[in-house]
Formats: sequence, structure tokens, C-alpha cells
Amino acid sequence: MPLGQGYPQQDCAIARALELVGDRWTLLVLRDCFFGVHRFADLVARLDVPRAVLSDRLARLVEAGLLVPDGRSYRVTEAAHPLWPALRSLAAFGESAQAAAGGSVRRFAHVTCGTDTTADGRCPTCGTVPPPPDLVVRAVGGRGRRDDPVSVALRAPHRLLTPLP
Amino acid sequence: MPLGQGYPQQDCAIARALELVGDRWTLLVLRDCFFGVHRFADLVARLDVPRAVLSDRLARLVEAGLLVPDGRSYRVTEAAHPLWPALRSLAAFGESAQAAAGGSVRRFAHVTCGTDTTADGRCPTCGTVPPPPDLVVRAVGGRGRRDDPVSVALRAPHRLLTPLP
DNA sequence: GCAGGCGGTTCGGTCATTGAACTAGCATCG
DNA sequence: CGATGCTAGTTCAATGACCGAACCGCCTGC
Repeated sequence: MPLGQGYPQQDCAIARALELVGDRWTLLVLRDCFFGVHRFADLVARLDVPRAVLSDRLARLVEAGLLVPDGRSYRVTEAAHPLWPALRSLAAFGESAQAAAGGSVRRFAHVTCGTDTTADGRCPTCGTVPPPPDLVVRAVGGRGRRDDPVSVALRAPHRLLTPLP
Repeated sequence: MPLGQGYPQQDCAIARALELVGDRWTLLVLRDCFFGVHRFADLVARLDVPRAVLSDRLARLVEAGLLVPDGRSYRVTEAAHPLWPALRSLAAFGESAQAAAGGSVRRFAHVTCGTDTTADGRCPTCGTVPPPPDLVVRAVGGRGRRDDPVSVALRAPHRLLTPLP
């Protein structure tokens, strides 16, 4: 994994996944990339991550084919889409703690049906599990701790994977 | 999070989840606990984790209510069940890398239907997403890198959450 | 009593992370 | 052209988490 070295003795797909995304920052970087953040400076501002660490993580994700550099921005590739259910599951697990802390939670609506997906990612109207590009994310509750333009734009409803600013 | 301190500036449920399970070993500890490993020594042997680190991670998980100590063993509580979909999603994501490395992958069968669940956790026979206690895990492919009794027992089909040895 | 297994702690060394300062490329403006 | 400013990324000393091995205390069986 990005931190330490890896889990070479583990004969396990979860260990392989964590070797790529199991460090302190990578999943949060991917979260923001799914939400449309795509510039180095925006990621630094939103994550409060040291620039050296972000530079390293982005390079690893590019090398793994999950992100692709496009001039001054990074785009999520299709290879990263299988990671979306993991992010959504972690969000569902963290929701109670987040709500207890007075923060906002996110809802993901199926763009073709207009209904919110359930905790397991399913659209109750059509019964499918929409892929990330077919979801519209919005924040509900909380008061919003950040005032930078990117964070404000992220709170408004918008489609996943579409570059934000 | 367990490592470092946390992400206090992040107004995000994923960040709350990662503050609890986003460090170097916690998700692998929970993986083994879901699979039935429940003794300190077995976890040390299977994970190659420093004893001090495992001690710290177990204490955090107990404090969070995800594990409960029971004499000389640790049991997964219901509060930890919402984390299972995240583990399963990570396994699905890591499967290609794991297969490419010549390792084994796991299948999870719905115990009441006898059919394997799909990558999104659904039972194709009954259409539900079975909870962890209704799943039987087995390893397919690979050659098994570990010979300790616990790892051997883990490779045989068995029900999740039932103490193994 | 005593040997051995078990859960857990202590401790010095190592390595990743942190945060601030610095470099380099590029565009704009006067 | 030269100055200015923005962006991406690197360097570097200090901090802190992690690592591995040795040690401690408890319980059990002989």
C-alpha cells in the first residue's frame, strides 16, 4: 500500500485493493475526483494534505490507471469505477457518526429516474445500481464548514465525474 | 483516523468512516474477524502485524463498538455489519490484481439459496443482498501461501462470523 | 511448583508524514 | 522585454507512527 510497503504475504483481494488505496489520503483524493474536483490546488485546499503527499498519491493513481492527467487536471478513468461502491459503502457506514457530529450527509439520485438511491446503491424506481456517471450528488443537513469556491460548488447538486469549476 | 489524528476539517461521512477504519491494518483485522478469526495470536500470525499495533487497533474497534471482547476472543458486533459491503466492494475491486498475481479469490454464497452472490453482493436466486451471517465464504484458485492451521481452515468453505478454530 | 501458552506492553530504531520554504513552467500585463 | 502572479511539484528538517524483538503478568495443566 501507499503507506508502509504493502501486504505481500496476504493472499487476498482486499489486501491487493488496500495496497493501492489503503493509505491515509488516497480514498479521499478519489472521493473528490468522483465529485468533480480535478485540479492539484483544489485538492490541496479541500483536503489539507501536504503537497508532497498529494503529488505522490496522484502519481500512484495515474500509474495504476485510475486517474489520467489532462493538462493541469486529473480525470477519473473507467478503471476507477469499481471503486465507487466501496466509497458509497464507507459513506453509508460513516453517516451515523457524521450526523452525530452535526455534519452534512450526501444523497445520490439516479439521474434518469430522479429518485435517491438507497444505502446499497440501488435506485428504488428502476431497480438497477446506477454507475457513477448516472448519479447526481447533493449535500443535505449540516452547515458547511468550508467557504472556498470549490467546496461551495460541491455542496450544490451536480453530476458525478463532471469537472466542477 | 487511527493513524495520524483524523480529518476534522472534512464535512464528509467517508472521512468519518476512514477516521475509524482508514489506517494501515484495521480493515484487514475486520476482514479476518468477519471470516471467523477471533484470537489475538491468530490475528498476529495471519496478518504479520506488530503486536503493539494490533493491540491498539483492537482497542479502538472495541471502543467504537465494532468488536466486543469475550474472554480471550473478539466477536464482531452488529454495529460492524454495515462495514461488510465496503469490504466486499474492495475485494471486488482488488480481484483483478489478485488474480493477476496468481492468488486466490473468494466467493460468497447465500446459505439459504446455495448460489454465489454477485460482485454487488446480491443473490441472483432470491434477489436480496444477504447479511454477513447468511454467507458462506470459500477460496477459489491460487495455491495458498500460508500453512498455519487458521489459514488452512479459512480456505475451506465456512459461514461468516462463526468462530473458526 | 513450574512449564508453557496466551494477551498485552515496553523500547530503541526506522521510515512515512508533516508543513514550510523553494523551484520551475506558463500566462498575463505594462 | 521584464515584472508579476498563478500553478504544479520538489526539497528538507522535525515529528510521529510503525516495526521487531524482548519482556511482563495471567491462567491452565501436569
